[in-house]
Amino acid sequence: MAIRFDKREAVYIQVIRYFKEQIAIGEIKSGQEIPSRRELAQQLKINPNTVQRAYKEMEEEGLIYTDGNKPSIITKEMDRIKEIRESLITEAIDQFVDRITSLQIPKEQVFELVQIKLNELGKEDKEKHD
Amino acid sequence: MAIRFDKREAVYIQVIRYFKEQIAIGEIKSGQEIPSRRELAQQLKINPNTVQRAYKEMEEEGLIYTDGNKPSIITKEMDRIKEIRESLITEAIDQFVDRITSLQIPKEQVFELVQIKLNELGKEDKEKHD
Amino acid sequence: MAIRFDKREAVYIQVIRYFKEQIAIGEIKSGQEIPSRRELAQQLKINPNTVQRAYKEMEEEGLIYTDGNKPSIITKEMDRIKEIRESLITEAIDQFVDRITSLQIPKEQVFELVQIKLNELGKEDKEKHD
Amino acid sequence: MAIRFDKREAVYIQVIRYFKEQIAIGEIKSGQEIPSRRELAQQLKINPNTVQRAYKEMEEEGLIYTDGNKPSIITKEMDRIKEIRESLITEAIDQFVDRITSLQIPKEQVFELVQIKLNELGKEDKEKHD
DNA sequence: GTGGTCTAGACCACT
DNA sequence: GTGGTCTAGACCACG
Repeated sequence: MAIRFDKREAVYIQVIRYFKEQIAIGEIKSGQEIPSRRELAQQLKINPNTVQRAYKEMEEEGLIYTDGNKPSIITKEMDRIKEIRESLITEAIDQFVDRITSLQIPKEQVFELVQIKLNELGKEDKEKHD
Repeated sequence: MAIRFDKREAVYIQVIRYFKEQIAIGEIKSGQEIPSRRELAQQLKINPNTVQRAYKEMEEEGLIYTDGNKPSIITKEMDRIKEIRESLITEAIDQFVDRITSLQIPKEQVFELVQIKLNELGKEDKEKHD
Repeated sequence: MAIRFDKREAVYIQVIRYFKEQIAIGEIKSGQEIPSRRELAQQLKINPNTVQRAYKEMEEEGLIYTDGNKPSIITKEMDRIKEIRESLITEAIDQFVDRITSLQIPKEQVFELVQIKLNELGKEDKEKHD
Repeated sequence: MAIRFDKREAVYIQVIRYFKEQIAIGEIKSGQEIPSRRELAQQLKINPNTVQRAYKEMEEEGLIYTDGNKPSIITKEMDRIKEIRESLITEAIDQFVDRITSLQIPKEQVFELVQIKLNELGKEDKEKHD
C-alpha cells in the first residue's frame, strides 16, 4: 500500500479505507492481528499519531478491537464484516450510477467503457508480472 | 439542483461539477449567460461568495469568461467543452473501476448491480412524473 | 493623460489625481472650465458615470463647482488651490521618508538614487523631443 | 508594528511589507522562524486568517517556506533576500520621483523638504528615548 | 446590478 | 498548537 500525499484525501482516511478493502476481500481475516501503530507508521512513512487516529476510528466503527496492551484484532463478528463489504460496494455503485446518469451516457456505452478500462488494467498487471 | 451539506464535498466543488455536467450534456450551451452570483446563491441558499469561488475557478479552467462587469458567459471554444465532457466520463469510469477492482467484485456482478440501480432510479423518475 | 486599467488604482481616483496635479502645477488654472463628462469620458475611453463619480468627489472636496447646467469650473479660491498643492507634496514626502527610514537607507544614498532617477527621466524626455 | 485601518491599504499587504522591510534590513534573518498565524494575529489584533493570507502570498513569492505543520521559515536563498531589498528601494524611489516630477517641484526644494522631514522624525525618536 | 476583494470565523488534518 | 481550507458577510469599483 502506498499513501498519496496529494492532500485530496486525508491520510488517516486512506489508511481506514485500505483496511476496509482488505477485510472486504478477505485478504485480512477475522480475528487476525493487525500491525502495531509504530510498525505501520514506519512502513507507510507517516506519523504514528496518524495511524493512531485511523485505528481509533476503526475501533469506534467496530472494525477492530483491542484487549489491554495486546495487538489490535480484526472483529470476529462476521455480520460486521459483511456490512463493511456491502457498504463499500453500495457506495461505489451509487456514486457511479449517479454520475453517469447526470452525464446522460447510454448504458451500453458505459458498460463498454468499463470493459475497456478493465482490460487495460488487466494488461498492465500482466506486464508487471513479466 | 440541490446542494448537499453532508460536508463530504465542498459546496463550491458541487457547483462546479453541476455546471460541468450541464455543459457536458448540452443543457447549458456555449455562449450562454450563467446566473449572477447573487441569483444562483439565492436559488441554492448559499452565500454569494461561495458561488464566486466556484465561478472564479471555472474561469481559471477556461469554462467561462467574463468581460468587465457583464454577466459571465460559457466559453465558446467547443474543444474545451468536448474536453470537459470527456474528462468527466474518464474520471467517473476510472474511479469506479479502481474501486470495484480493489473490492474484487466479479465483472458480471458489477454490471448486474449497476443495472439494478439504474432500474430503481428509472422507477423513481416515473413515479415522480405520475 | 492615459488611464491605467491595471486595477491597482481605481479609475475615478486616477482622474481626480490627474486634475489635482494639473491644478497644482498651474496647468489648469483657477476659474477655467473643465471638459464635460461626456467629452472627457470619450477622450479617456471610460464610462461617463466614472467621470461623473470623479467630478462629484471633486465638487465635494471644493475643487470645482458648477452653476446650473453650465460647464464645471475650477474653484476660484486660491487658498484651496494652495492647500491642494501642499497636501500633494506633503503626502509624497511623508510616504517617501517613511519608507526609506523603514529600509534604513543612508540619506546620502537616497539623494544619489533620486538624482540618478531624475537624470534618467530627463534623458528619456530629451530623446522623445528629438 | 502597528496596522493602519485607514483602509487605504489592505491589512494583509501591510503585513507583507512589514516582513519585507524587516528582512531587507536584516532585523529578521534568513532561516529564522516567524510567528505563527495566531500569535501574530493576536499581537496585531487582526484575524488569524488575514495573517494566513499574507503568509500564503509571501510563500508564493518565495519569501518564506513551510514544511508540513512546522512553523514557517524565512527563505535561505540570500539572492532572494537581496532582490527584495533592491525592489523595495527601487519602488520607493521610482514612485517618489514620479510624483515630484508630476508636481514639478524643483530638485533643491525636494531635497530640502526630505531633509526637514528626516530631522523631524529624528527629533521625535530622540524625545521618545528621553 | 455586475463581478472582485478583504476580513473574518469556524473547522480540519496532522504533529 | 501548527498550517490549510471552506463559508460567509461586508464593501468596492464600475456600468
